Amino acid sequence: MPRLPREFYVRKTESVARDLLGKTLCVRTRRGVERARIVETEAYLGAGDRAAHTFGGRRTARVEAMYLGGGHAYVYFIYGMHFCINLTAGAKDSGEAALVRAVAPLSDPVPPPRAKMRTNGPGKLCAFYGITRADNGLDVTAPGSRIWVEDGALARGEKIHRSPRIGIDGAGEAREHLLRFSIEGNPYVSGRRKT
DNA sequence: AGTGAGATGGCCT
DNA sequence: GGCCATCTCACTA
Repeated sequence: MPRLPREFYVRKTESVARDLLGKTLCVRTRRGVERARIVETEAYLGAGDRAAHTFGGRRTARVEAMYLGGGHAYVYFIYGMHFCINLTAGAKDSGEAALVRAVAPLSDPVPPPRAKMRTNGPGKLCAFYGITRADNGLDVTAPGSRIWVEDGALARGEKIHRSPRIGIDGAGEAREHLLRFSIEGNPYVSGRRKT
């Protein structure tokens, strides 16, 4: 399965975040290529979005990868111990990206009842796949890159759920925007409530 | 089921 | 110095 091309990412960021649901996140690790189905994302819309790291056009070394244009990894370090991965979207210099919040490992599509979830949150999935700041700025459409996305679709009956983004209480009115996308009822969606 | 706090470090003012 | 696009565990009830 070929990696998704640049054109997939150079579109309206809201659409990219939504369309990433059901696609396959691929990471090359020591053990080989690990694949997982994306089940939850959030869109961050650049200079006009109070919740975005690029709000107001802020352009610092940390955030620079968000301006690379669609199809790059933006990995940031948060709370002193977690990494989170975004896939940039839209045009170069737009400062927009889709945060990958949760994935379902394809080797283990249905979680055993007692299995501990390791990929149902942005910090957790990065730890599980060994994604760190070393991956920041990576072109995920480039042949041979360590991280990429392959095509995939929603299954029959699966629906997309829209809700407010998580963990952005300081973002004023942007807090209410429905920019979080998840596959309704999927057990790997982050948080305690799956419905 | 819901709430609260601690861990822990880089970034920005 | 204060703030974080988080996670886990302890505590209430």
